[in-house]
Amino acid sequence: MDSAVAREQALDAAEKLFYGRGVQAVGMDAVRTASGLSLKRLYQLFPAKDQLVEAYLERRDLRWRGRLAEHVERHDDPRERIPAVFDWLEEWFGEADFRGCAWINSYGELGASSERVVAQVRAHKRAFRDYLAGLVADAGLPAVLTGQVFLLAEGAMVTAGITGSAEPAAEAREAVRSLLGAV
Amino acid sequence: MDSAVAREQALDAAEKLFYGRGVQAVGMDAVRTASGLSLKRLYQLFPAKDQLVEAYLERRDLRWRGRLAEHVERHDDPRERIPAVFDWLEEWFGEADFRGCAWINSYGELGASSERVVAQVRAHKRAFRDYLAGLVADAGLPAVLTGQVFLLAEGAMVTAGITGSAEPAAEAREAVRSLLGAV
DNA sequence: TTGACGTGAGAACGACCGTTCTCTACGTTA
DNA sequence: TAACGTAGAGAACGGTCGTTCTCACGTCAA
Repeated sequence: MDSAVAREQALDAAEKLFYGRGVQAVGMDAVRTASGLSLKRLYQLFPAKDQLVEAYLERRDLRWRGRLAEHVERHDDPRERIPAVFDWLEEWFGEADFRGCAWINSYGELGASSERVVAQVRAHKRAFRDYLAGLVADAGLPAVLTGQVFLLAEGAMVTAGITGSAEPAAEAREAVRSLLGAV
Repeated sequence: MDSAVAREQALDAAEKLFYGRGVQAVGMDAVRTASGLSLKRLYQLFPAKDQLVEAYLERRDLRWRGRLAEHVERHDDPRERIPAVFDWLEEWFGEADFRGCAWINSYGELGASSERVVAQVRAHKRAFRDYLAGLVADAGLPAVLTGQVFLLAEGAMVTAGITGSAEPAAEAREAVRSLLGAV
């Protein structure tokens, strides 16, 4: 009955390792050691590494979007919620273990070889974009802004990952403010 | 003396394979077969796979930026040159073998394990950004626009790669036109 | 002509990794 | 208590991959 606990332990270890070092660079042995589970238990929870990777991306997606929404919804003014997305990105970029967007990185690593990973990445990006579309609509702004805000966020994530700086968040927020102000 | 030719053959094969399938998914054996060179010749040109990867990124960087500049410089009006960057991206995204930005993908794949690859990626992105800075300055526009245009381009590249659609280029171009028009 | 050398083709080596198997110990239940 | 199922620890297996080695062959200098 505490296989739910074991599952969380496995995913905690997998997430830290996969995100920090890349999926292919981390062996199941490393996950075993970091999780404190036996290889047998690990394989009965996730019969193959693919499935562990998929579960890692899926769980992280829920947490990531949850944390974002939680931050954004502290703002009551719908107009302020869109720049608030970039405030949150800036905080995230500043975290010590930040190493870029997990989905963009996974796509770069496995996009050519795993259809399952591609599906996870597309689902996550689609969900993020849909969330932004909601914010844009709630603010009474034209829908064309959604794609523009989304691209700025993606550009900021990828650039912050590569350069290791949090500044792209501020640049993107300024651009968003210009685009919103021009309406 | 035709080791220059052999080098190009090796890099042609490596580029097609690394870009299309990912670096880690391609063995030296596949490069050997695709290039028509012997393993011995390959290893005397590039003593280790790392160096082949580095040379691949370096050569592609020169070609990529060359093609971009060639397209952009067909426009005489400095103001039109900035949107023209996105016209070129749109063409690129539409190519049959397009699979995202080679440097963003390489960062996702090897950013955590290869300092050399990270350096290549940063150098490429820095060069691209500097190029945009030149276009912005030549158009007599404020320098803050550089970062914004850059982020839109990065967002478009990453999104086009993940979704397989060329549309992000048009969205980014519209955003750029708004930002330029607001000045 | 001969012998040293470089080359191509591919076998071989050593390391790693995903996955499975073995063996032992322990807890549970009839 | 005795039999059984389960889990942990880690060895073992099979495959892959980067790299090196072997060997036969052609080439060129003395």
